[in-house]
Amino acid sequence: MGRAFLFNLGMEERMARQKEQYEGSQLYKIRHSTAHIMAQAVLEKFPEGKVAIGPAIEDGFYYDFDLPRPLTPEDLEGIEKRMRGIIQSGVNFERKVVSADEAKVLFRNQPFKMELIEGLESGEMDDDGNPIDEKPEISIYSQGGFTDLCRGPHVTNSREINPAAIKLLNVAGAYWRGDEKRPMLQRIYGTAWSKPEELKDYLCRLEEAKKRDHRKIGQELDLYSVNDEIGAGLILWHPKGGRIRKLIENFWSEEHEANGYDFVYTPHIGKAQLWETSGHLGFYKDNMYSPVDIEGQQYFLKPMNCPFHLHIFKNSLRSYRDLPLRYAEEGTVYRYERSGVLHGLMRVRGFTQDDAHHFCRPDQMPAEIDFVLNFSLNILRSFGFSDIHAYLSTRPEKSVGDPAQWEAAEAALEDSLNRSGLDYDVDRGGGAFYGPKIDLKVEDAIGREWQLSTIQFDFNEPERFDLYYIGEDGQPHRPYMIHRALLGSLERFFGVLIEHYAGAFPVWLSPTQAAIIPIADRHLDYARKVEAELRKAGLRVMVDDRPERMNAKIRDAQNQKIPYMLVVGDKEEESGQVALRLRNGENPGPLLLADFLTLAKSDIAAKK
RNA sequence: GCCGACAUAGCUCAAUCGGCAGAGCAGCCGCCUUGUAAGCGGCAGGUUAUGGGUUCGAUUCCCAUUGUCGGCUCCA
Repeated sequence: MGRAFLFNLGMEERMARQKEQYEGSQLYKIRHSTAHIMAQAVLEKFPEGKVAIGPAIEDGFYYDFDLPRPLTPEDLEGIEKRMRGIIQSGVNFERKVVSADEAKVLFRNQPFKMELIEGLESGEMDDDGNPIDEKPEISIYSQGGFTDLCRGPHVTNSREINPAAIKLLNVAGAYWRGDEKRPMLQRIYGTAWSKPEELKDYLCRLEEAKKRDHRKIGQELDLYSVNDEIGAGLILWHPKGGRIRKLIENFWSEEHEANGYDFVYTPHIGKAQLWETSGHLGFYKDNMYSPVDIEGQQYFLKPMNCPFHLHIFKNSLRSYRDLPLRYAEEGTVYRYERSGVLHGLMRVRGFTQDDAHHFCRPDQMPAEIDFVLNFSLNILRSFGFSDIHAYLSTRPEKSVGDPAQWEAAEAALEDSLNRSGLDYDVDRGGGAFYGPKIDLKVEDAIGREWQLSTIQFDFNEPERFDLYYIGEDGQPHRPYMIHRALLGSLERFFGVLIEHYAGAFPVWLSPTQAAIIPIADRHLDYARKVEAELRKAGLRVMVDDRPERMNAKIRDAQNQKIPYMLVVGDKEEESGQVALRLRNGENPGPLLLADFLTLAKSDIAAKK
C-alpha cells in the first residue's frame, strides 16, 4: 500500500479525531517523554551513540539508536533501571525554539538529527521524516542534560511519569527512515501508562495474544506444521487442520454454487509467454520463482490465477447475454517472500486463494459490486466475524485504463459501501495501477484487525488479453473484470480463525464435535451405541476408550477444546442419557441422547 | 534480504569452567475399573538442526548452511 492520503469521510474522520485526541493526551506526552528519558539513559551508557527518532506509538514508544555494539537483555534491564532513577529525580522538560543554524551546532555530532534539521530547514519533512506542507519552526526539548530535536509536546516534569508504569519490551533492528539501503539501527520498544495497573493490563493483553498465537495452538491441537526439510513457508495441513479446511471449503462451495458461481480448475504452472501477456513478468517478477525448463520452454509457477481464468473466458465467443460470468477457484499460488517475513500461517510461500473473477457488462457493474460485497460480508459473518471494516482505494498517479471508467468504478464501489452500512476509510490514490479496490478487514476477539477480503477492479488484464463479448449491437465490447478473494488465503484465514477462537472453534467447524467418555470399561458398549447414533446423525464424535480415569479423559478433551463431552456411566446407560459437559467448564449434566442431538444440531445450524 | 536472539527426546525444558546428555508430559507394556481438569509402576526414546574447524576431549568455543523467534522493508 502506498502512503495514505486521507480524506474526510465518516469513520476516517473519527479515526483522525481519535488520533488527534491521542496526540494531545497526557498519555501521549508520557510516552513521548519516556522515550526521551530512555534516550538519555542509553546515551549515558554509550556516550558515543547516535540517536535517530523516538516517537510515541500505539501502546508505547520506541527510540532508534546507532550504538557501538548490539544491546543485550541485561543492557535493557540496566537502561530501564536508570530510567526509573531519572524519572524519580524529577527532571524538567524545557522547550526552546532555535534557528536551523543553532540546531546544526547543537547536533553537529548527531548525523541523523542533522539530516532531520536539513529536512526541516528545506521544509520537506517533519522530524518523523514525513513530508510536510509548511516550513515548521525548529524546537528542541532538554531534560537532565539530554537535548533532543523534537516538536513535542512533553510533560513538564518527569514526576508526571509513574516509574512503576513503564517497561522496556524488546530490541529490534530497524532501518534509518525505513529504507533498507540505509543504516540498520537498533530500536528499543517500550511501553508506558499512567498507572501501574494499566501497565499490568497491557502486559496481560500481550500475554493473551501470545496464548492465542496460531503457531502455538496449531501445534497443541495438531492442526498443521512446517518442516525444515520441506522448506520455509510451506504448510503441512494435519488431519485435524485438514478437516477444518475441508469444512470451510464445503461451506464455501455450497455458497458459491447457490450464488451463481462456476467452478474452474487451472494448472500450477504456465509458459513464460502467458506471464508476459498478463504483465506479471513485468510488474510482479520479484515475487515469482525461477522458471522450470520443459523441452526448452520456460514455465513459471503461478503467483496468481487470473491469467488462466481470462483464457477460459476467451475460449469461447461470449455474448452480452452470458454475462455476468463468475469463475471461482481455490487456486494454489506460489510467491517468493523474503525469508525474514515468513510467519506461521499468516505469511507463507505457497497458499491457496479462494479466488474468483467476475466478468460483466458496464451496465451490470454496480449490481455486481453490490452482489460481491454482500456475498463477502455474509460469508465472513458466518465465520463469526461481526466487526468488519472496509477500505476503499482509489486511482493512483500511475494507472492504466480510461479515467472515466475509473471514476465509474470508484463511484460504484463507494455507492455500494454506502448501501452496505459498513464503516469505511478511503485511501485516495492507494489503488493498484490496474484498478480501484475495496479491502475488508475483520476484527478478532481481542480487537486486532486482519485483512481478509479484497475486491479489485482490473482495467489492465482484459486489455492485455483482448477480452471481449459481443453486444446487442453485434459489436465486440470489453467486459469489466473484478478480481476478488474472499477469505484471502485459506492458510491466513485459518490462522486468523485459530487466533479469533483461541482454538475453540465453533461446533460446525470443530474437527471433533463430541468426545464420549465412558467412566469404566463396562460402559464401552453403551458408549459405542451413543457413538453410532450420533455418527448416523452426522456428528463428528469419538469414544475415548483409553484405559484412563474419567478425569484424565475430561482434561484431555478440554485441552483439545472439543465442544461437547458426553460422560456415560451406569446412570446414563440405564436411562438412555448422556451427561453433558462443555469446554468452558460448564456442566449442564444428564439429558436424553435425543435431546443432546437436538441441541447439537441447533448449535451447528446456528454456526455457534 | 537486513539487524539481533535462538535451535538438546514427539512436546516443554535441564546439563557448573570444554570432561560419560537428564527430567516431566506424550508413547509402549502392565496393574487399577474409576462420576466431571492429570491413578500407580515399568520400558523405550538422542549423530545435542546440518556441515566443517579448534581441542587429548565439543551440547558447550569458532565458521558456514538450514530453520525459528522479535523487528525493519514488503504483503493474501
